[in-house]
Order: sequence, then C-alpha cells, then structure tokens
Amino acid sequence: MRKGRAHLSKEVCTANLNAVKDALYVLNGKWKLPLIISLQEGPKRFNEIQKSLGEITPKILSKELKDLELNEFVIRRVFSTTPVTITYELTPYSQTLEKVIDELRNWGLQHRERLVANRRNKPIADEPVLDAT
Amino acid sequence: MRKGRAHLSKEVCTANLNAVKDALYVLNGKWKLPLIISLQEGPKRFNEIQKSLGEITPKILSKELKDLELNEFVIRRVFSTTPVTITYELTPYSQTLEKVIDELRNWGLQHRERLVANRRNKPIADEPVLDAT
DNA sequence: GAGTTTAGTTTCCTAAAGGAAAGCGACATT
DNA sequence: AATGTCGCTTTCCTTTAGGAAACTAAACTC
Repeated sequence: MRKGRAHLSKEVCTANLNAVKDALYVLNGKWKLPLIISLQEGPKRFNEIQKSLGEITPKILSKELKDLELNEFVIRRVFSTTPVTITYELTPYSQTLEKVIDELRNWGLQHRERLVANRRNKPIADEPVLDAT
Repeated sequence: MRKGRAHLSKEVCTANLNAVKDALYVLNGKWKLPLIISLQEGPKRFNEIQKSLGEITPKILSKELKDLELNEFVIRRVFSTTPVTITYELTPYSQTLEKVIDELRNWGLQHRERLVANRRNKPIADEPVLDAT
C-alpha cells in the first residue's frame, strides 16, 4: 500500500503536469474516449456508432473520427459493397489507453456511488428551500 | 498479462461508457487535473498556483477552484493574517484520483516518446491514403 | 491620505465546441 | 423516373471556454 499523504516534490509535480497535459491534449473533448470505448465492442459503421453514442450529431462524429484517425487510434476501412460500407476499427495503438480507460471507469463508478450516498445522508443540505408564505 | 485483443460485449461497453462519461463530466476542461496535480506539491496560495500553472488567468483560476471546491477535491482556508492569507489544499477525496492521474501521466509520457520516434522515422510522410477497392 | 499587498471580480471580447436541419453523390431498387 | 440508403458535408446557429485588462475591498504601512 502507498502512503498517499506525503506531498510530492516540485520536480515530480512539474513532470506529472506536463505529461498529463500531453495526454489531455490528445484526449480532450466530450467524445474521444466515449468513441474509443464504443469501438471496443468491435468495428462499427458510421450509423452504428451514432446509435451507440446516442446524442452525437453526424458533423461532430465525423470530426471526431478524423481526429482519432490522425492520432492513429482508429482506422477507417472502405468496402466496395453497394451501398458502400465503411467501418471504423481500433488500432493496436489504441490499446495503450486500456489502463487509462480502466481507471477512469473505476473512478467514475465509485464517484457515482459517493454522490448517491451523499444525497441520502444530507438530502436537503444547502438547497434554497421554498418559503411557504 | 492481459490479452487485449478480444472485443468487449455490448453490455460491458455501455457500462464503461456511462462510468467514463460520469468521470469526464467532473474532470472536464483544460485545468481541473493540472490544478489538482499542482496542489499535490502541498497547499498553495492563489498567486502561487497561478505561477505554477503558468498560463492561467485569475478569472479562470477562480472559477476552476470554485468547481473543485464544490466537488470536494479542494478545501479553501482563510487565515486572518495581514494581508489575509488564503490557501487551497487537496482533500482526502482528491486522493481517489491518484491512479487516474498516474495512468494519464504514464500514457502521456509514452505518447510523447512515440511522437518523437515517429518524427525521426518518417519525417515528411504525407500519407497517400489507401483505398481498399 | 497615498501607496502596497492579496485575492480575487468585472467587463469586454474571441475562438472553439457543439448542434439542428438540410443537402449531396453514388449507387441500387421499384 | 422516383425513391431509398449510406456516409457523410454544408450552412447557420447557440453555448461554453478561455482570456486580457482594468478594477476593487480590506487591512496595513508610510
């Protein structure tokens, strides 16, 4: 087990800061990680991705897929069926994100639990309750 | 070692998707994680944080600190010195982000290495995109 | 009472993210 | 010829993020 209490040195913090900024630069935005997660189910077509993500518009989806292609997380394949079939598939490189996604998922799960628990314990905490005049 | 090749089931993907969305909802934006990382060095004052992050303006810093306070990652302490001293300090809850930050940092480091390596290997590679006709 | 320091706030602005709705090109079916 | 499907693109918006510059309140010092 780690201590988790001690402060980090300035040098370590700065190094962490830069590395995390590098990561965030590539993974920024609302859709990059969700998209990658959706494609972990297997290769999908444009409309399938759209359905699986629920809210995304074709414009945004198109842009995000291009970004992910540029960064080599996703490969786009064209099949000359009729009508044309295009699939998007994760690259091996995208698998390097596995642990990041795992930890984000774990954290998201426990965070939600915490929120629910808090809501039960202090239900009307500091809400502006209406005045019964 | 994990396999890392098999596809995930639809149910698992959807669960992951929701959990990661929950996490991203709280950690979104350019500054939340960098700010937390900066405070891992120890409690800091407003101007100290500003210097350590380099580019952030007081308005944004103020807003981000309020967000982090609301989500219980940071505690704001007021000391009645003169002039008044105010410090921002990580809460125990912020330590639950340790692994997330670790993995993001690791990924950021290897991603930067990869970029540098790629730049050496294919310096002017403008890709003539292949068509699978 | 003028100036200093800390910790911000306020005003004004630009750029980027995000989205709704419609259109488009290349087929194929009816 | 008309209609439909797929994989987008285009146009036109609104919203949010982010920032520069100036200002402020409180308490002190000179």
